[in-house]
Amino acid sequence: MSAHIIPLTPISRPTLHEQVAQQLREMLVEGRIAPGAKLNERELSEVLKVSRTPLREAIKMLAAEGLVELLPNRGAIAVELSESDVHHTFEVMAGLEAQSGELAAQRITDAELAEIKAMHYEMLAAFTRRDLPAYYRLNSAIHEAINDAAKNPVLSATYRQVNARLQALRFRSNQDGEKWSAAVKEHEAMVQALDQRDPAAMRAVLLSHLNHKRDVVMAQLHSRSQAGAQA
Amino acid sequence: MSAHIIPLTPISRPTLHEQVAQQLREMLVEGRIAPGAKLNERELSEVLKVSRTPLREAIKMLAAEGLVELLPNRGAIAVELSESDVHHTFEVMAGLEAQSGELAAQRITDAELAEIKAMHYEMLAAFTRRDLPAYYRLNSAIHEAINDAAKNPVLSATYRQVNARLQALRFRSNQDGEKWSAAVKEHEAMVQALDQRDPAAMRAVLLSHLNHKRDVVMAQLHSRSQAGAQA
DNA sequence: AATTCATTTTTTGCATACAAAATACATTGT
DNA sequence: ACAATGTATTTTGTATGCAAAAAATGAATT
Repeated sequence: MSAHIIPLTPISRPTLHEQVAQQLREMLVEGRIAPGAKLNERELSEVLKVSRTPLREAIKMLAAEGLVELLPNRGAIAVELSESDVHHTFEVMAGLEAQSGELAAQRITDAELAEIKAMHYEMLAAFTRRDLPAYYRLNSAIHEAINDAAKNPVLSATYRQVNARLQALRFRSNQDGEKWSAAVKEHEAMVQALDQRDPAAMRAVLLSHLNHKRDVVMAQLHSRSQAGAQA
Repeated sequence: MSAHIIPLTPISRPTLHEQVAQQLREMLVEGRIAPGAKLNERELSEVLKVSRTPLREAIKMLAAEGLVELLPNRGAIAVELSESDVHHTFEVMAGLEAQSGELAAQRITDAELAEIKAMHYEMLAAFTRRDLPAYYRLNSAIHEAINDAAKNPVLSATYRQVNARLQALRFRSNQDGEKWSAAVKEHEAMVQALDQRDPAAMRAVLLSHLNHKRDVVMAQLHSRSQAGAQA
């Protein structure tokens, strides 16, 4: 008499290369490995306490994800986005976010909407306190939630992958006050469009939101490169 | 006296894992490795005449591209898209194509437009002869050309990556005559929208084009699974 | 001093070797 | 015959070793 065994989720025992990939991803996205920096295999294998084999496998994955660039016989470097790259990437992100929003407006549940509203209010609190890290975290969480509400895993994965490349240059620091309150206003409009289940409005507001975000980042890139040129 | 050396494109000497990845990509996309099939490392390394190390690196890249799925301690299998996966993938492809078309309508050059028109006429010829392989090839080429005309490498790369997953299930065979001529009509509308540099029209026609394409593929998937269930 | 070239050192790329997990197989008992 | 368990085989995962390419170093020359 054998009890019926439920083949539940096979307990994930991540392999080494998976873990290494995840660690490297974090290091790249958080800028602990600077854009343009070389990934020395021996060095990294010592830091991460693994041999070069799984490390190299992880690096190949990151290359396919677009987080590092492979230079034949010369190893890998963390991607460094040119101004043009950033522009093009934002263009794609705008399209993906717009579609996410459009679908979310059609498919979001009341519970999901309530959660987004709650996070929105938290974000307003962070904005009022000028708590930029908290603001940034909530902002990301809201966009992720919208993305989830679109109920399309392929879209989510694509979104995340393209977005990861931009994370490395997220200038959390001081966006100017006027632009910031404009962004908050756009978030207000997003919540309203979601509440009214208005896909077209959602698409429109997300497109303009991303365009503004792009402008902010491009402007900061510019001022940085200016500062760099003078130093 | 040293002449100024121009650091032109470093002659690419593709590494082994790159070549292996390319070969596997072809095998997967062309269905020579069937969806769901296991990728036996020993077997493949013998066929491709390489050791397991570069082979495994290639497989990791393909996993990041979404062409294979990694099962921890159990190797890799060619992705097998569920009905829902196909639906979601087409949804994303529709968004990417729509954006490509929108941007192409804004950025296409006269020369690019002329070439697309030429290919369009060739495609009409293939349609008239009911030469499906030629039709399919030209169809792909036209969509690629539109994509190029959008002048956004990030979008192109994303497009190609998502599209690759669908290639494996391209049923070149018999799409029904009515659907086929409808597709041709949509291509007519595309060329016209491009000629008039009308982004909104381009977006609209590509969205409906992809939706129809999705319906055709889903219908074939269904009829196949039906046939499979009876056999 | 700067440049060129030879030499050493480092680093990457690939193959092989070994360990661990999964699968296939056979044996045993009911 | 069938299920269960233990054993052998295969397959994946990781580490190590070796060869080739690139970078670094340094001497010789202008």
